[in-house]
Formats: sequence, C-alpha cells, structure tokens
Amino acid sequence: MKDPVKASLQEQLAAARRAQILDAAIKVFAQKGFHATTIKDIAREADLADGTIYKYFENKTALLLGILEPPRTRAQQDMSFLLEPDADIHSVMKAFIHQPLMAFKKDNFELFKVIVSEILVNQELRERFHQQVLGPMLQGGEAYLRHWSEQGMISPQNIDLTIRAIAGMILGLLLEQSMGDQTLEAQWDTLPDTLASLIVNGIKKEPL
Amino acid sequence: MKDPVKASLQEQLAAARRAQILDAAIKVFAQKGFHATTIKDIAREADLADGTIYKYFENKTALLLGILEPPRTRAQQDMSFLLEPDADIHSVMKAFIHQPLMAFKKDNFELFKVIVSEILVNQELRERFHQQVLGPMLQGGEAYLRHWSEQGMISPQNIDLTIRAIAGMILGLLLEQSMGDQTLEAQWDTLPDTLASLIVNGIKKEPL
Amino acid sequence: MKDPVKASLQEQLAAARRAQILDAAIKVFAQKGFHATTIKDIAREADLADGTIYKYFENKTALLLGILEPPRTRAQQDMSFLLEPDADIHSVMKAFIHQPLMAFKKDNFELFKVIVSEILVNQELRERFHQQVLGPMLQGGEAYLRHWSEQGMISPQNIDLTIRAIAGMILGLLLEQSMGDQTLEAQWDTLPDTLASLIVNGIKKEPL
Amino acid sequence: MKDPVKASLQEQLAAARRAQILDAAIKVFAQKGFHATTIKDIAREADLADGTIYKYFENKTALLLGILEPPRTRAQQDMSFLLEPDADIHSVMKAFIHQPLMAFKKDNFELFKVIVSEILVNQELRERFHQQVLGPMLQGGEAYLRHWSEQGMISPQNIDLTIRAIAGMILGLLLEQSMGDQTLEAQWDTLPDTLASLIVNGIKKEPL
DNA sequence: TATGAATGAGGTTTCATTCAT
DNA sequence: CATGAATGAAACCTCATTCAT
Repeated sequence: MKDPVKASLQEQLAAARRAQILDAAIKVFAQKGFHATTIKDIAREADLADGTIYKYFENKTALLLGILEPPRTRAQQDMSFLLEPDADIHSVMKAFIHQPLMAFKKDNFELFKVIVSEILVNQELRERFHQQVLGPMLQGGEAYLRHWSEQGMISPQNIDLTIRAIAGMILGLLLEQSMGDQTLEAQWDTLPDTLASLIVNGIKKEPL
Repeated sequence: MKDPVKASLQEQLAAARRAQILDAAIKVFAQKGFHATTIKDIAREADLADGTIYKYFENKTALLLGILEPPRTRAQQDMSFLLEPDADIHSVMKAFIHQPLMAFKKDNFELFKVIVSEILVNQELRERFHQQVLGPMLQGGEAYLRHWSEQGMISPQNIDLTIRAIAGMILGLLLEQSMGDQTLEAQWDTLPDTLASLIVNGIKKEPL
Repeated sequence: MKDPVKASLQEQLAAARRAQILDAAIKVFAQKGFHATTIKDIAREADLADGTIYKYFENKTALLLGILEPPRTRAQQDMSFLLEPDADIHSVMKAFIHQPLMAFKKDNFELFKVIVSEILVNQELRERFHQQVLGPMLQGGEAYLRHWSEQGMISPQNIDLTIRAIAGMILGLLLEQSMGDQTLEAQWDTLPDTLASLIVNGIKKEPL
Repeated sequence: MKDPVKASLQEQLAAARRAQILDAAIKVFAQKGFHATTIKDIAREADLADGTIYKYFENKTALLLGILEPPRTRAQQDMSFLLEPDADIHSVMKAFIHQPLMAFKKDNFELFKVIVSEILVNQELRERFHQQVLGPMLQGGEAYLRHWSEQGMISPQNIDLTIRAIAGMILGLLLEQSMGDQTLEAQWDTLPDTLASLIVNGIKKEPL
C-alpha cells in the first residue's frame, strides 16, 4: 500500500474502471434515457455487479456528472486550436460551429438529448454544465469577437449578447435536430458554412 | 345521453375539468419538474382525487401532451398577426422573436424546462411538439423569408436552413437562460431587438 | 367527503387497518425480531400489500412507535386501580409488580425483547418509551411511596431513587427472564409476592 | 510451523490482532450501535483491511461474542476480592452493586446498550451472556447469601429468587439509566449505598 | 362521475462476505 | 498473513394506476 508503484497501479486500474463504467453509462443512457436506465442496466453493460458501480460513483446522478467531466468533454469545447492569429472571420466561425455540431453527431445526438434533458431538471448538473461546457464555449467565442471588434472588423455592439446568440443558435439547432427535424438531418454537414455566412453577413441582401 | 343539449353540456363540463387539471399540472410541473411531480400533487392542486385525473387523461405523460395541445400553445406560435403586408424586415423579425421569448418568461422558464426536458426523452412527445409547436413556427417564418426573398429583399440562399437557424437561436437562448445564465437574464428584454439586428445585418461591420 | 357520517366511517376503517397492521407487526416482530423482520413479512401477515403499510405508518420504526402508543400499552402501566386508599403496603407493592410481570408473560416476553432491544439503540423510541411507559410507571409508584412516607409507614429516604430501584428490579427480572433464566421461568408467578416481601422488609433477619 | 517457539509467537501475534480488532469494535459499536456499524468502520478504526477482520472472526456477530469473552468481561463480574471473610452485609452488598454500575459508566453505558440490545435478539449471544456474565454474577452472589443465611444473618427464604432480584435491580437500573433517566444520572454514584440499604433493610420503617 | 384505499412492481442503495493477488 | 476490489442479495420505500363503492 505504501509502495508507490503499487499505488499508482491501483490508481490506474481505478481510472480504467471509472472509464469502463462511464462508457457503459453513456451507451445505455443514450439508448434509454437517464430515468429509464437502471443501475442494473449499466452494470450489465459494463459487465460488473451493481454494487461495484457505487465504489466509483456516489449515485446515479454522479454518473452524469462524470460524463461531463473535462477529460470526456474537453474535445467538445476545446477551441485552443482556433487561436491562429490571422484566420479570417468566416473560417473561425465555421470551425467554432463545426466543433459541437459534429461532436454530438457521432451517437446520433442521443447523448445530447440525455444530458440536456437532465440538465434542465437538475440544479447541480446545470451548474456544472454551465461551468464546464457552456462557460468555456462562451468565453472562447467572446475573446474572438472582442479581438475582431478591436480590429474594427465587426461592429462592436453587445458582444456578450452576440456570443450568446451564436452559441444559442448552435444549441438550438442541436435541439431541433434532436427532435427529429428531417431537413436538418439531411443538411447537417453544410450547417457550419451556412451558419457562418448568416452570422457574418446577416440575411439582408448585400447592397451593390 | 343522446340528448344533444345534455351531450354538449357534458362535453363542456369535461372540457372544463380537463382545463382545470391541466392548469394544475402546469403549475406543479413548473414547480417540481415532471418526474418529481406525483399524480397526487396534481390532484391536490386541482382539488380532485387521484383517480379522477385518470378519467380525463390516460396517464401521466398524457398530461404533458395535453399541455402541448393547440388551445394552450397556439398563443405561443400564432403568428397570424404578423401577416401585415408591408411591415419592414426588422420589425417582423423582432416580433417573431419577441413572441416565444416572452411567452416563457412568465413562469421563469420553468415550463420550458419541463417540456423540453421530457421532449428530449420521449418519442411521442417529441413528435407532437414538432407537429404542433416547432412545425408551425418554422412554416410561419419560412413564409416570410420566402416572401422577402421573392421581393429581392434578402439573399435567397437556403431558406429552410436559415429559418431553422433563426428558430434555433430562439430555442438556444431559452436553453441558455434556463441554465441560469446571468447575462441573458439581465438583458432578456433587449434580446428581440439585438437578435433582429444580428440576423438582418450579421456581425460584419457595414462597409462605408 | 363532507358527509360527517362517511368521514367517521372512514376514520373507523382507518383505525381498524392500523390495528390490523400493528397486530401483524407485533406478531412478526416477536417471532423474528425487529431487524430481521421485513415490511413484506408484516404485509403478508396482515394480508395486505407492502405499499399499504406505508399509508398508515411512515416507516418501519413508526410501527414500533405505534406499538408503544397508549391504547396498546395502557394496560401495562395503568395503575389507577391501585388508588384504593387503605390497601396495605405489601398488597399494593405486589399488585404493582404483578402488572408488568404478567403483561409480558403472554407472548413469552418476545415483545419485551423486541421493544427493549430497539429502544436501546433508537433515540426517538427511547424518549417515547420513557414518556409513555416508564415515566407513568415511576410517577404512579412515587405517589404511593410519598403517601406512605407521609403516613410514617416507610422511612422517607430517597423516594425517587427507591422507586427507580423497584422499577429497575422489575425491568431487570424481565431482562433475566428474557435471557432464558430457567429458575425465573419456573417461579415466575411467585415473583410478585417474593419481591414485595423483599422490598418491604429487606433481606435482613427480623430482630426478635 | 511445527516449531513450538514460532507457533507460540504466531499465537501471540494472533491474540494481539484479536485484541486490536475487539478494541476497535468496542469503540465503534459504542459510538454507532451494532447494526449501524459496518465492518469497514471497525477495520478503519483498527487500521486494517476489511478482509483481515475475517481472518480472526467468523462474522460480525462473532465480534460481539468476542467482546463478551472472559478476559474482557472478567473484570466486570469478578467478585473474588469480595471473599474477605468477615465483611458486613452492607459493605459486601455495596461492593457487589458498585462493580457493574461503575464498569458500564465509563463509556456512558453505550456498550451496555449495544450488548443488551443485541443479546435480546440473538439466541447464541444470549446463551453466552448467560453463561459468561450473568451466571457467574448470580453464583457469586448466591454463595454470599447462602453463607449469611447459614450464619443466621438473613432470612433464609428463596435465596435463588432473591439473588436474581438483586441482580435484576442492577440490570434494571442500568437499563433505566441507558434510557436517559435524568434522576439516575444525577445520583448514579450514590446508588450502591442506597441500594444496599434498601436490599438489607427494605423500605419499611424500623420498629422502635 | 368522483373518490381514494389498495396494489405491487421496481429502483436505488447498502454492506457482509469472498477471494485473487 | 494482509489486502481491498468485487460481489449480489435483499431491503426499504415510492408512486402510477386500478377499481369497488
């Protein structure tokens, strides 16, 4: 136990178990939804006993929290790669939109459904999501807008509302898609480009 | 029974009961969420017995379906008043956005949370919502865009995607607000105007 | 519901159910002990569904509390009949002792075991027992001792400790009996007389 | 293995472990009660792993049995020191009472609660307690009474019932105290003297 | 039609105990 | 011998739904 090698091995095993359980949870949650999923379902999927789940997660909600934790969601909100200095507005915007739109496409938006569904109803989850996912997304975007604004490239009004509108558009489209909108499903991959144009230029016809 | 007067009286009473129960359901769902609400809660709020609920609604989910039914949600998506012929784009857009944003503000977005949360997880509910709420909203908007497009007032690309993006923006902002975003809460009433501008003009600085 | 006849009927039915459940609980608790008894056991014994128990008792502990409630335990501690003015000390003492010793004999001291066992471990139960059973017993006895003391019939020292010693003797003998002491079992019925003598005269040989 | 020195060393180590575990068990049982205590609690307190407990004790109940075993409880019931030949009745009685009353005072009667609570519900434990604690106590006391009786110092009736009444008084007072009786708590230390007088002389006023 | 007592399936969670390392 | 991760049975309790009155 005091053997550091052993200890670290234990830790790694524990981390692996956590991952194993979370993978199972994601899979089953996505299939059946949070409330319809029983611990037994997850245990079965993870090929473990019911009780074992509770060695690694305090309760069912903690599994959802676990799914939101950085290592798993980083991919979705990490926008550091966007920081290339002289990318043009349209490209950056497109990448910003592309990121979450495609991340949730993987499992047919099932995980998006589960997370958002529960977030709307669970205070703690809501706060975590705001901190760990939405917040970083907004801050990342805001930095860009501010940068462009300072460079005189965009009109400088209401940056904080603007970024929320853009993020909202992304969330909202995920929502519409999750509700089974056929049109979106058919054209999902063209969305980043279309949305980027819309945001940059608006719907108004360019004056000659 | 076959007396038409009696029959219609019955119907009216039944309709009143339904309304009474739905009102109670809305209230309690908004307070405690769908799953945390028991039939007993609703019965108590409606001043009825548990069993009576089941005379008017098949099960708990049917109550949520009931809440989405036209008479109750029409207000939210009815845009007939927008049909005034020569309103300018910005005004129409502003009205289009104002409508749902304010409708859900009444009860602090609690009903929005409940409905969306459950919609994301319940197939039947999802379809109904798409038919009865989202669909009409999209169609109404699309008609406008098409009209303007024909008049050469907006660029004619991807109207179906554009209206979805606009609707998505609205839904997404409701979502962000529901997650407790302080910035949105503080500036909620200015949103219709800001969003309308954004959508019409984009973020790009107007060329001189 | 507002019909008083109906209401009272309801109340009577409810009281009957409570009694039915408590009877079942007493029986099963006495057989298997508190912890080893499941709600299902009690429900089965009462010929009801599990859930029904919870309509009448908040939880398992409340069943034990119910058993201690006055209507059921009054018999054990009611000493009003003792208040006859000029009964001699020995007779009164004998009656005082006889009462609880015989009350618990009925079911072979099984209920005594269950109640005391749980009382020792459960704060709330302990307080209730002290209030509803032990307290009255002590007060009743104390009144007598005080009466006799004022009449110069007993030495007036430490009445409150003396009555506790007497009550303790009774409790302790119930405990020893509950532990399976054969000697006590064989002579249980002679105890009231023997104890009364001991308490009144002590063990010391009377001086000639 | 067959080396007697080694074997005895092993035995001593094992005995030390047993003691270590029992000490931990006593401590935790007294704090939380038998059922509320988990093996993990005890293991933590003993600074061992859960599984190790099972190398030394067959199961949780065996820990309670272990607590009752002679080396640990002898102190409580050992009355050999009372065997001084010509002590007067009152002094001996006082010492006899003093012994258990003070032994359990140490930990605020918590251990008494735990042991008695479980004894009342567990057959095996009950028998062990009767053999190892109650029996010796009764036999020791009986020897005295018989001695005094032969010397004509006490009335010779029902010695076996009398000693049980005395022991019962002690147990019963421990019980009352364990139930939170304030009066007893305040005067606990004067009990041995008061009780000894009561038992020797009874409550009756001495005839002049 | 309205009632609300009764039902009972089913979920979460705990924890004594085992056993491979 | 010591460890502690894993097990899985079993318990309490909730609550949607039914149905006799």
